[in-house]
Amino acid sequence: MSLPHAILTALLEKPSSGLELTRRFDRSIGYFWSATHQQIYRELGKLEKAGLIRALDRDVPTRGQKKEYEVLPSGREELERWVGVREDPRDPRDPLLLRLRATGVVGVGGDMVDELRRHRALHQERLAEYREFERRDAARGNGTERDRVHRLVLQGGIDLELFWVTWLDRALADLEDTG
Amino acid sequence: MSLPHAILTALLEKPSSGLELTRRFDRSIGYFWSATHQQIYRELGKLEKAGLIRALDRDVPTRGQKKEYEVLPSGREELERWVGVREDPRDPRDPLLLRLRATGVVGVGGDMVDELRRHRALHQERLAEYREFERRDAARGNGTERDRVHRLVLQGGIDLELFWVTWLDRALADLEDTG
DNA sequence: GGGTATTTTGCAACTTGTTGCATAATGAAG
DNA sequence: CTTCATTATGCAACAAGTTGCAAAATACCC
Repeated sequence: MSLPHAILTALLEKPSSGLELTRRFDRSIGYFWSATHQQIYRELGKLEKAGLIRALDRDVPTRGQKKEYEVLPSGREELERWVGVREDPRDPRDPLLLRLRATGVVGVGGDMVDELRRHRALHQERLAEYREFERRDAARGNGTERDRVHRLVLQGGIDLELFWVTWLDRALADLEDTG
Repeated sequence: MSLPHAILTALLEKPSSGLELTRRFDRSIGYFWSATHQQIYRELGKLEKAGLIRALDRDVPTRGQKKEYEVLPSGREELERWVGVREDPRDPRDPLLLRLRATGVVGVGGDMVDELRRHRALHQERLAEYREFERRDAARGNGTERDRVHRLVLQGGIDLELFWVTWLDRALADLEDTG
């Protein structure tokens, strides 16, 4: 039940159409919680029907027409309720760890070492990207609570990528040693 | 498409019934990829129909009767194929990061600080649990490739929990400072 | 102004994951 | 020998996420 709330957050930050939301997801919230445009349109429909958001420019019910949404008071209340909810952390659900574990029974091919190297490179790239965001954020203001929270979340992303790079280095050193 | 392969891995390590698998998931693979018993039974059915596993003790088609499964050669081949697949890392999909971000628009209540503290405690517990596994593994053998790979995966779990504890400390320090 | 590409919204079908409940065997208690 | 908890398997309905495609508006090109 996180996607609708991610959308409410994004719409509160700035009212948008479905496609705009999709694009914004691709370069911010989506780093932590990705969503396809179909998911987003479906959720927008549900949120509108539930009276949590509404379309500006009413009377544009047709396809192909841009439709901007804004959050209604009840939507904001729902978001406030949601941030107060207690929810335990979930499993990481990362297929790479599973695949590595599977090599315990079918053997570590050179393929897996290549794959770990490839992942290392991807995480390194993502890390560089985050650091670029960080650099830009530092230049801009940092007074508001919103800025501070964004910086914390970004820091989380950075630390997470650092975890991956470090662990993958360890794993590669181990596997290349005797594998 | 990871659950069936997680099941194949577990069954190769040791043939089991559905319920045994569920229990084994709860205390090993499930830390990284959890699954309910219903998911597992459904997948076992599919895997059997696809000819990748088979039930020992044939002729026990009734409910309430224990049914043990083992992996067939084609199942092993499928698992070998899968470990060789290239698959990019996915987003972390952690609701806590989203909820924290949402506080950027609806405000950080003391509730969120409590929630971060609670998560910190949970990750700390999980970390202690992993370290206990590590201690036990170190005592046992460590020669086989399987042991080494298991140790790497466990190390990943430990490092991941360390990331959380460290990041949560940072976030708490920041929020308690001025929040 | 007719064709072609782009933007924007959306449907339908499928897979994966969750929740609640039903059913059968088994063993222990009284 | 019946009742009750436990073990074990499973169905059904739903929610969330994915994939492929369709269709309406708009803009641009010749």
